Amino acid sequence: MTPQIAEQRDLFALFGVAPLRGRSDERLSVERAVTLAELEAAKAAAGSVLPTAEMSLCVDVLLDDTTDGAAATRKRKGKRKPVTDLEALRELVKVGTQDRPGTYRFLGSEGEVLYVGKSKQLRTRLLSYFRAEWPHDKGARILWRAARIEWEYQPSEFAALLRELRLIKQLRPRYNWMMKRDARHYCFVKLTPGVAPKLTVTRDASGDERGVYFGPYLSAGRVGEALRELSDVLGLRDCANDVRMHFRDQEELPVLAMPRTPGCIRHEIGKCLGPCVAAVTERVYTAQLALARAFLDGTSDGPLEALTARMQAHSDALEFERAAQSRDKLQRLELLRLQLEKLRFAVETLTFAYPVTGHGNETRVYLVKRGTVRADLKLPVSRREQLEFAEWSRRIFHAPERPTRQVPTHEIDELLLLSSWFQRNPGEFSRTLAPEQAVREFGA
DNA sequence: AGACTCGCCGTCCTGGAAGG
DNA sequence: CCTTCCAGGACGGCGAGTCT
Repeated sequence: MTPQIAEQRDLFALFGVAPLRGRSDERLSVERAVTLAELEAAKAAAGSVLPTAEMSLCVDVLLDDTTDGAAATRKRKGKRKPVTDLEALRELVKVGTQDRPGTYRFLGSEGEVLYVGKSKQLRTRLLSYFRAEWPHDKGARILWRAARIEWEYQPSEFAALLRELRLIKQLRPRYNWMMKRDARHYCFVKLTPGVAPKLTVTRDASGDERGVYFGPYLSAGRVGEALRELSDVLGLRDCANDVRMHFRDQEELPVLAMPRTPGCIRHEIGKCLGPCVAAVTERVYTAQLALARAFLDGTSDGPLEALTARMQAHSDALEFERAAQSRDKLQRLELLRLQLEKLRFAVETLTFAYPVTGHGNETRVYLVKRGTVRADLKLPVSRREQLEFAEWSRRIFHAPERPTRQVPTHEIDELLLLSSWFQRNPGEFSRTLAPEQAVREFGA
C-alpha cells in the first residue's frame, strides 16, 4: 500500500465510512497528496456528527478538491467557486438547446470529460442541472467543475441510450461510476487460461483478456452448483489456481519433480482426472474441456449422455444403488442445464431488425445480432438504399456464427443495455422484425 | 483474515404530470 | 416556458453469513 493510499484509508476512517469496496482502487489510485491536517479541517467544517450520506458527500467533495493536487487546493483560499460563469453557461443552454433526445457531456477546464449523460428531453435535463444545490446535489458538483457543456441530438431515446453507453466506454468519465451496470445481478462462467484450465464463476468478465467467458447468467450460487456437477462429470479440476499441473505426456519434467499424491480428494474418488499428479494426458483433458465448452454453449449434451451411459452400465451390472446415484446426478445436471438455458440472457433472442421512429419522424433501423447493435441504418426509401439495406442484412445476419455462444467481454455492456431496454419496454419488442422479414420489408 | 455473496435499504437519475 | 414534485427503476453501501 502506498503512503498516499494508506493516508486516504485514514481519510475514510476519519469520516467513519469504509472505502468503497471494489471501487476503492478507482477512487484511490489517483496519486494525490492528502494531508491529515486537510482532512481534519474538512471534517471540522462538516461537523463531527454526520449522517452517512453527508459523510460520503464530504469525502466526495474532498476528493474533488484534491484531484488537482494539494497545492492547487491550498492555493484556492476561501470558498469554492464554479469553474465558469454559471449564468452565462445556463443562458447558452437555454438558447442553444431543444427538447429532443440526445446525449450531453460536461467538460472540465482542461477539456477532460467529467460526465456523460443522456436524456429524452435534452433541454429540460440540462436546465435542471442549474437548479441543483451545491454541494448537496451531485448535478451541482459536476456543474461547478465544468468549464463547458457539449451536447448532440439523437433521433430517439434508444439512440441516445446507445450513444451514451458507447461514449462512457470510450471516454470513461470520472463522474460516471454510477453508470456501471449492476455487476452483482449477473455472473459469468470463466474458463481459466493456462495449463489444465478449469471452470469458475466470476462476476467480473472484464478483468482477464485470456480467459474465455460464457454468460451472462443470473445467480452465481446456482451457476456455481451447476459447474461443480459439470466438473465432476467430466473430471475437470476444481483446485486452487496456484496448484502446479503436470500432464502425463510432459516428458521433459523430471519424474522426481512430480507430486505423488493429489492436492485434493477428488482424484481419488474419481471426480477429477488428476492433472496435478500427471494422471492424465493433455489430449484427454483437453477433450473433456471441449465437452464442457460445448455443454455451456448448448451445442452438446455430452455430459448428460455420459451420465446416462454410466447409469445404464450400473443398471446392467445390477448395481442399482449406484445406478440411482447416477440418475440423481443426471436429474440435477438436467435441471441446472434447464436453468442455464433459462437464465442465459438475450443472446438467443436479441437478434433482429429494430426500426425506431424518432424526432422529426426519422426512422432508423438497428440491426441487432446476439444482443449488440451491428448496424444503424436510415430507413431505406430509394432503390439504392433498399439494396444497401439488403446487403447489410446479409453481411450481418448471414455471417458465420462464432464457434461458441460466448459473449466477447467488450460486448457485454451493450448486451445488458439492450436486454434491460426490452425488459423495460416490452411493447418495443413486438416492433422488431426477424432478419428475413426485415429484408422482405425494407430490402430490395 | 480476507474475499466473496446476498439481501436490505437509502440515494441517484430520469421522465412526466401539475402548477405558476 | 419554466419549476416543482413525484414515482419507478437502477445503483451502491453496508452488514451478516459463508467460503477459502
